[in-house]
Amino acid sequence: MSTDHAADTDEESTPATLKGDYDPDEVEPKWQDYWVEHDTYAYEEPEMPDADTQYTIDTPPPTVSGDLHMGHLYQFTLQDFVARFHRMADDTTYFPFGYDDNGIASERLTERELDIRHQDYERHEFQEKCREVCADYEAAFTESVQSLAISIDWDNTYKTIEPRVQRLSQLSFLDLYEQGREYRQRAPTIWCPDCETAISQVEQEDKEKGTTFNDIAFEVVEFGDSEATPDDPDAKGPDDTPTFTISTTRPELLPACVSVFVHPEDDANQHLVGGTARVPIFGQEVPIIEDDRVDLETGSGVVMCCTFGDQTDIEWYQAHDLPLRIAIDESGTMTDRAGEYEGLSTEDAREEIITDLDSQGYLLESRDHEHAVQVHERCEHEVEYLVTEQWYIEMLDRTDEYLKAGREMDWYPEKMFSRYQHWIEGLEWDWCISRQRDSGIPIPVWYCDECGDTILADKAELPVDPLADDPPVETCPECGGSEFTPEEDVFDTWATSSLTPLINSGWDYDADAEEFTFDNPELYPMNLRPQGHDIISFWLFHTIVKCYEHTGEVPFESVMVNGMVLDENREAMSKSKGNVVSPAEVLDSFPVDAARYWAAGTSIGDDFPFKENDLEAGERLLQKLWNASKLVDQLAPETEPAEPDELAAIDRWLLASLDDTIENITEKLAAYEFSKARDELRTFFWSTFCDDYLEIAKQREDDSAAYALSVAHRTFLQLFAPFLPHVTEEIWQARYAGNGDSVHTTDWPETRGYDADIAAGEQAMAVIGALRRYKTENGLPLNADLDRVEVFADVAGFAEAISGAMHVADLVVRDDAPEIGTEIVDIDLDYATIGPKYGDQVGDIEAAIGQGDYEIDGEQLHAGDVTLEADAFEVREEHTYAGEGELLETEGDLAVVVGD
RNA sequence: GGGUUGGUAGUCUAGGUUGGUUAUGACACCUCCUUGACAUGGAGGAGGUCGGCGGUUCAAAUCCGCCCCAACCCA
Repeated sequence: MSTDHAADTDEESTPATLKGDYDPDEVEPKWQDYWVEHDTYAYEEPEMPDADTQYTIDTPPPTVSGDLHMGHLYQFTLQDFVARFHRMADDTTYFPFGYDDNGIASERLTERELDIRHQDYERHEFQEKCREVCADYEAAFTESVQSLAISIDWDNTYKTIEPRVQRLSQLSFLDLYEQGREYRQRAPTIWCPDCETAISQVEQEDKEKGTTFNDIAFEVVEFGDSEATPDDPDAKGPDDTPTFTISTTRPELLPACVSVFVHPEDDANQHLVGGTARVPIFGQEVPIIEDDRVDLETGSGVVMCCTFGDQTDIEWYQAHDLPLRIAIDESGTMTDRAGEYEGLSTEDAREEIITDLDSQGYLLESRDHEHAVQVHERCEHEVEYLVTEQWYIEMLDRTDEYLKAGREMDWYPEKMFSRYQHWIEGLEWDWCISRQRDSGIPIPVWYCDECGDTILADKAELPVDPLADDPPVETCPECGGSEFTPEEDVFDTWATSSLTPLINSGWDYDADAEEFTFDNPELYPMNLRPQGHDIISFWLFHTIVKCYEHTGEVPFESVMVNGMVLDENREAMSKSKGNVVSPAEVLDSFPVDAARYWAAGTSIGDDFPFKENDLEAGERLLQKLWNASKLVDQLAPETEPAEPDELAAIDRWLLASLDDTIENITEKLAAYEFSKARDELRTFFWSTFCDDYLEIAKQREDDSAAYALSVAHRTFLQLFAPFLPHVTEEIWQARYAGNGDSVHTTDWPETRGYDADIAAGEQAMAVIGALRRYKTENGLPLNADLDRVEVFADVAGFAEAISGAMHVADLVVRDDAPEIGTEIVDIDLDYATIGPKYGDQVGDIEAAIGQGDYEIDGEQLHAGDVTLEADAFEVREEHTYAGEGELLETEGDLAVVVGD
């Protein structure tokens, strides 16, 4: 996709001209290189920091896990519309870029790319390999992003694994710890046995999986109700004891079974409650307890609780103070709890246990079953719930504050706030931030071997690696012990990527002043956070939490939420469906500007289908813009003409309409309404400027027209610049930029305050429309000469415009009424007026008119029992013309007569 | 199961918060036209009653209720 243009210097590359056809293949790479080389997008650090004159964007750094996809192209392009618009409209724009390369995703990428396993390497060796693989991907990614003309300030980039960011992550940890917002706890955690690390709630996802549902007989040791007898005397175990049935998909958890639960409303099994049961094969005796969390819909209604099979097990374990029986270890292998099954994987153990249950008579039935299991989103392995020691950030106690913080931001679209709200309202766990991985940012603590006290790193020394560096103290401040154990765990990716507003604005700790500072305080809080709607719940949420806790401020003024890119049939793109479209393919056939035109067709927040139609429409717009520019250049070669003393009516009309357009486009871009801005601009340019105005202007040759043409054309290039950066730059450089200044650093157009007789202009356009229709209907070319046209309407100063554009030799504007006969064909009622006034009489009025049972008396209309005033109805008439020539009907009260 | 969003001509889409009667535009389709740049152009035309049912109202794509379908988020 991206080729090396470094060899092209300014001198060698083709200078911008307005000759021939527009060739995006040649033009686009030329300007991409130019912009990067000339630092066109550099943030101009102000001497007097002022948050009001700069626009700052906090770009979520993409995970380094592979190639650029359409989602990237789409998201980056939307961000770029905002960046380019504000770079022109405000003083300067801060548009940085980062790579998220410290997470499990990049480790997985490295393993895939090099075909290795992280377990086979020393931590530092593996980290090195990750850095190398990521560096290659990042270089390619940068080139791709530059080839999309994303106006990032390439002097302001970062990697989440770089020392500066490591320092910041560790500072963040220390700050929250000192604020009492963090704790370390041994508790059940969500665990990926494949990655061998704890993961957080948000990193797991549902996956439908085929499995078997096994009905297993549990022997009753003691009934809760001593009077009770088995309901089903045939339900007997191998030793002829009474039994009940447990249905489970995971018999390998039998050794971890600590109790059995019955629903309080489950009458059929009430006699069991309070008794005990024996777990088959493993033999442990477990209590039978009542709890309303039992799902009566599936299975037998009696469930076993194991430590731990799912989150309900954890809840029961905590609520009923149950013992802990660990049967599965950190790698997903059975422990000695599992007796003869020790050392088997959970899958193998499951198979063998089912076989043994069957041979011992405990397996009643085994049937195929589809159900949703929780898997780790990065590797798709089923998660386990293990009791491990982890670091947590406390969140549940402050959800109200975080909700309030979210409310302080402007959400585009507004409806996306509810996702944030619902996520917070449904929060059940504090945030587990420690991970047992090789390639992350180390948690900067040591533990005293003597008393277990936590020793924090010194803020001035950060970043530190406890495995390599010594703790900041010789002896433990608590107990005086001198032996320490380094923390081996690293941070969750999100613990770092939730700090991007702080990374971007240079947050740091000043050891001398003993306070946190910003290198660029004017950047924080940032103006905009662009964000996919799929990650509002974790990335955005975590960022708000972190930044809010560190600074007491909400990190963003606004959030712009984008949807997902779908295929042409509005289905999600996926490799398995084979419907993935890559940016490389698209840009092989279309200019980058055309792809940007497509992206601008989005309504922010909605999912967005790939549409080849829009790319083609975009390509045609580029050509149109180019061709119109050539014509303007012919008609108005002077690029900065002085404004004539008197502007022709038609020119004033164009510039007044342009004022309206500037105002509307500015409003819409400021509100992230890209699609509306794009379509209105395109329509005004194409229909009004090219089809109407240019056709008139090219029949004229005067200063007034030349002035209007030049001003309008210059304005169009600027208004189109955020959407179509290449073609506008090519034309701008060819025509307006004497000193090579980019169109992208010019000031956004402002309205010029032109007044025009809008009504007369519309009348004139209607006359032209009527004459075009006349020519079309009579098979005449549009430039066919007309001898004589009479216009019965007020077209003020537009007569010349009409006769010029329509090639009328003799145009007569008359203020008298034409010699016409009039016949009333219908009465149009103004319902907005008569509705509220006459209510259910409206039906009678309509009926009377329908039957012709009405009378027009001067200004009034009598229909049925009602008299309507002039403002309540309109008479539709048909005209017959008695004079010379042919009468053309047009809208309203205007008439045009074409002579022979 | 809960929540969110959407369902408008062949396809995509505007409008919907302020209910008012020829429902916007684009692509595709049909007819005609080489206009001082553009046939990747221009002029014109045909095509929908706004997911379904019911309600409120003189009047509903627009408000209310129920249902159906789809996507996403959370269980």
